[in-house]
Amino acid sequence: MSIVKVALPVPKRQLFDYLSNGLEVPVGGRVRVSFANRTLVGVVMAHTDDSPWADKLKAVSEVLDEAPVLDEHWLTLARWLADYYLHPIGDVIHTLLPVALRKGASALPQDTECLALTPTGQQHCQDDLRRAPQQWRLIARLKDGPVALHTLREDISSAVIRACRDKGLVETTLQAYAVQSDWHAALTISDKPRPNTEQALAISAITRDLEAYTPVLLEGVTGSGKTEVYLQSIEAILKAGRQVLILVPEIGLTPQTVQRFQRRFGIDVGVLHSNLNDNQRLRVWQQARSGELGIVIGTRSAIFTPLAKPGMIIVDEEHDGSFKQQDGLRYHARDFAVVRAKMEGVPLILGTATPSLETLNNALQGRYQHLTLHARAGVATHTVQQVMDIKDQPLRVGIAPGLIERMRSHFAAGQQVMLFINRRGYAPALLCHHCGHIETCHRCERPFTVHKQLNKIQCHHCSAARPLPRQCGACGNDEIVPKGVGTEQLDAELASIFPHISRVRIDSDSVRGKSTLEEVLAAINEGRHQLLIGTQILSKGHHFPNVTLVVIVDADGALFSADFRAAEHLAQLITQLSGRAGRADKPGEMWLQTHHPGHPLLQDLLHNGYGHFARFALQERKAAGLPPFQYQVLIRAEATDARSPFAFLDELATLLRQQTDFQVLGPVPALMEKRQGRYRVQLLLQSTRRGVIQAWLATNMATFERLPSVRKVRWSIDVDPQDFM
DNA sequence: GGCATTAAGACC
DNA sequence: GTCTTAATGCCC
Repeated sequence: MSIVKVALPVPKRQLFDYLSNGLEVPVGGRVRVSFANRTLVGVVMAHTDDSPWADKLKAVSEVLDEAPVLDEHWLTLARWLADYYLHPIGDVIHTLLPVALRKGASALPQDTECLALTPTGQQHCQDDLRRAPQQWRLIARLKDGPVALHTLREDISSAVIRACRDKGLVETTLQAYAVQSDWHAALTISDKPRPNTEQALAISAITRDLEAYTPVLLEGVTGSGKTEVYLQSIEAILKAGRQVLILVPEIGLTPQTVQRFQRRFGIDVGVLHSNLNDNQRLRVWQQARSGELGIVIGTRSAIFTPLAKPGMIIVDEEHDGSFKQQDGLRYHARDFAVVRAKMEGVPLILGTATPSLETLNNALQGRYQHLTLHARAGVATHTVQQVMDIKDQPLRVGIAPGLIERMRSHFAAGQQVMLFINRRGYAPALLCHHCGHIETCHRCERPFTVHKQLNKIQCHHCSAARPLPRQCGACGNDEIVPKGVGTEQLDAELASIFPHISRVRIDSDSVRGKSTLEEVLAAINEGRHQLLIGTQILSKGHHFPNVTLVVIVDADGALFSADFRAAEHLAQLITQLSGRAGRADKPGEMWLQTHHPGHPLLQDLLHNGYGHFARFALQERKAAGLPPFQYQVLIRAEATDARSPFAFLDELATLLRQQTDFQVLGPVPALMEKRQGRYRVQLLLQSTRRGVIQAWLATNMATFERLPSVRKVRWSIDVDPQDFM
């Protein structure tokens, strides 16, 4: 009997057998099968002759691929992901494929819709369209032949296209699939600066052997020329006819970043970001896989892009938290990049000014080569970091009087000031001055955030919102006051302190969509705003050369957090922010407001820099028995009632405590005990040997799934958890 | 995960 | 007794 074992997108840790009935079904190819009264798309993992289900086997209903969509290499990677992250194989396969392929779309290159000139259009010259320059721009673009509609859409509005079509100047045609397939021949290197000694050293270390796994931690502050090292290393790979995959944090994928690569090499760059549609993603996937793209750049999930001739992987801002997937297959794109580079035998660059302690430790242990770039002379000088003791100070919107004065003098000198506060909205709570009641979201048991402009209160953990109350919800008193400070309030209050200064607020409320952020950033660097007030967004990838004063309004929160990584993240934030400001002729200053000016962590960071701080923090982690010296696996469970998650995890803990190879801590409530109406509990497993935990869980998974208490909860396994929220 | 079957409330 | 909703079980 010819039977196929199929991975299906169901949360079951098994494959399902189907009869192939003589159909030609390659391993790694997709099939459509009927499963529990519906049709699903699955991937064939293996062929076999017999099955324990022999009597009730169904037949494959349709073969979707003649050739595999996942080759042996990718099936191996899929199995690695399933084993390492203890995640069902069917769901792993599902996440590896572009959405269009999950839905059953053809994996073969499709004809692309193009726009071509009609004979009338051919006749038209610039004079005929004197009054319609945009339409002329389109006609000019098409003079050399048809151009794909999706490419045109990037810089020509649909109204212009429609107008030309209505005039009979252009028409849509179907063109056979053909991209710049020979990018290797088109490769041209333009405006290459001469690398300094450190850069040259780094480039040669990275490209010493193009066919070997060469992992490198490239540690370089802003202005040290890290990107130039990327570019010249990429050059060597491209010249050898191999492809490069670049991962960047969610916020770092700007048109400027992409253009920089495009300009240097004169070839198309495949871009994968969050607002592409399914077909656009599929196209990049196909082009990368067939080798038609020399460079692919994208966010987290881009690490799953197959390459015909893999040449190098770069993870930029390696420390960034957005590389960790927080649901489903909880992979870390940086960690998977390491595994992939090793398996494909290619160089790997992990670049950052502030390495994560995990990566730094790997470098110190000699698992990665550690290359450091110092700031180039005359490019960027060190921002002076200082602590502002705010104990007993009369604060105005949380800012010390001394800093208000410093702001004034920077404004007077015609320079820009940046205020960083990690809270959006007007205030993080609404308090009744009469009875002390705080308006709280019942689904998350956390205070509502006040949004004054929008005239509402909103929960930042579940986005539930209500109109701004006029009276206390408990006692009815109308003296209710916002408590604490958020970006909106800072903005409003600073308007009265500095009425003649142009302010701009940068948080996810004020900058809707990507283009607005780009516009705001451009306006800032054109000097149209003097005061920048914002959240995390400010620390990610954007440089503000005219900002000479940076104030971190509240540095205390992270110093005493329950999350052991909070200090590391604060240090990264401080270092990143100070790298974003100032330039050679206008050095910047940074102030950290705190009630604990003598805190050893702050003192170490400020006096000795991130590198010293990180090594000290590593020692602390070692002493405390924390990652990266101990490996962790977190088992989470949640339910609408408070008891079920505990009941389940208690049973699990009892089972797990039968062994002595690793520690079992908990169960304890999550840092946010209730979220979106669900009670959340977790069980932490810890060991110096990660494999021991993974192996034990893998062999006992079936037992866990048979526990009666499992039925009442939603649960998941998080290998190498990044946060305990 | 999603659907169908079954058990259990709610109402007359 | 019926109609609706929540809990449970199973997919090759």
